[in-house]
Amino acid sequence: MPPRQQRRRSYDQYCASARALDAVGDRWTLLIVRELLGGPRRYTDLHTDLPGVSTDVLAARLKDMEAQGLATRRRLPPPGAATVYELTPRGVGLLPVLTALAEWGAPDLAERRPTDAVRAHWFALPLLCRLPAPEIPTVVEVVVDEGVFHLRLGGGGPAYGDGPAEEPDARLVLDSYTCRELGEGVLNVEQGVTAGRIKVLGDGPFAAALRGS
Amino acid sequence: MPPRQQRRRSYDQYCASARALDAVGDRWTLLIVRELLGGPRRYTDLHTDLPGVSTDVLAARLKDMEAQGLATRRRLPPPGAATVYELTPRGVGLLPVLTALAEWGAPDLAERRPTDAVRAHWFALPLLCRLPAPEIPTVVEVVVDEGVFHLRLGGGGPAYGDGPAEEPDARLVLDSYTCRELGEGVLNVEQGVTAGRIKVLGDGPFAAALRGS
DNA sequence: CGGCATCCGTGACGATACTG
DNA sequence: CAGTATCGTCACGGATGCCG
Repeated sequence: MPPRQQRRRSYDQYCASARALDAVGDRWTLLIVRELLGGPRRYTDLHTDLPGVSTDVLAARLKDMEAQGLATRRRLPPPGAATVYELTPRGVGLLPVLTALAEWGAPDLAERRPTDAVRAHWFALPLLCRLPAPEIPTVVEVVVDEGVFHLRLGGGGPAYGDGPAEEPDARLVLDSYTCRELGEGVLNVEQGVTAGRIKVLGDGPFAAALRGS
Repeated sequence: MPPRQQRRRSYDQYCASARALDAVGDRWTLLIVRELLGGPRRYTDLHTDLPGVSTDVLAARLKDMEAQGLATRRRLPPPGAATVYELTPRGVGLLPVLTALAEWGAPDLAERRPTDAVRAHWFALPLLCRLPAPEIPTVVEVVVDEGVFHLRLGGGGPAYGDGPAEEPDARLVLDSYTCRELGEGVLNVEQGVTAGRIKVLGDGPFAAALRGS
């Protein structure tokens, strides 16, 4: 048997960016991080939300990420016993990398190819750097055609989550086209509200701040 | 003959980060961007400052980047006629991605392997997000053991450059160990100056601001 | 000599099948 | 559900050759 699956060759450069790419530059790794930024996930969930990744590559990446301290595997207690993968603080620290990538790549969403897969929570990252920063931890639920997700602004831990939130401070209802323009920065929430393309629900101060600044 | 070198398979996801990784997720691409962020470079310079990249991969990446509008090739007028590669504004827009990667990867520089290549301007990216933002375009020259580079803060165009600056507003002299700690954020300029590990030269307002805030 | 193109060996990747 | 096993293909790294 081969002693150990040889990791991809390092760049061998004394450079912070090159070191980062040594760790997360492999294909699929940053997209796995994107999924786990939404909270703990099971292997099968990761596999269904990352269409195109093969099972062995997903397993290898998760093993690498565990060995590098980016993620941990944890076995949930019964009932519903399952093993879930979760980001460590070091893994959560990749959030700025993914938001920077999302901000740069947002214009490319203008072209929507028929082969593209879509998940609602994929819209979360571009939004994270566009919404105003609250003074206290705030949860915003976002409802688009493709589904529901929620953003956790101004707090630690996971930055967003799939599905509805328990007690959101505000709720945004919009279509995915508007959501994309929001993430691209060509539209802000206030403009979308006055144009009738965004509904802001909720009566807290953050909802009011979103409606009109 | 094959009609065209098949690009790496797209992730085919309607997600801004995935789109970005479709464009710059290939091996070496972001490191080529890192080099070009320092200004126009010739093919041979890129090849020597990216040890390990093979000639054909470098040529293919540059062609891809040109096709995607990230870089352009330009022929310098004689004398010294040479073709140089230069980032487009879209390519320069990747600076936040690289600074985020550098910030995340900076702790990994604690281990300095004997196989690591070093270039002075590789220290520029971690520094860019740590130095105080000036109110007007400012050039800071940095002198470390391995060489000299300069940072262009608060302006457009390339973010840094290899070699000395023409008329720097301030000049930092330090060793690479201190430079790393500066980029990692465990040390700021003022602390380094009082500890005698950083010399700040220059008499402009920004040099004064660096010495003590 | 700079700027690639070609060839080749290795290994990473993608798809499918299969197992505890 | 959570992977492992197998296999074909292609991308990558290294060396060399070509051509202005």
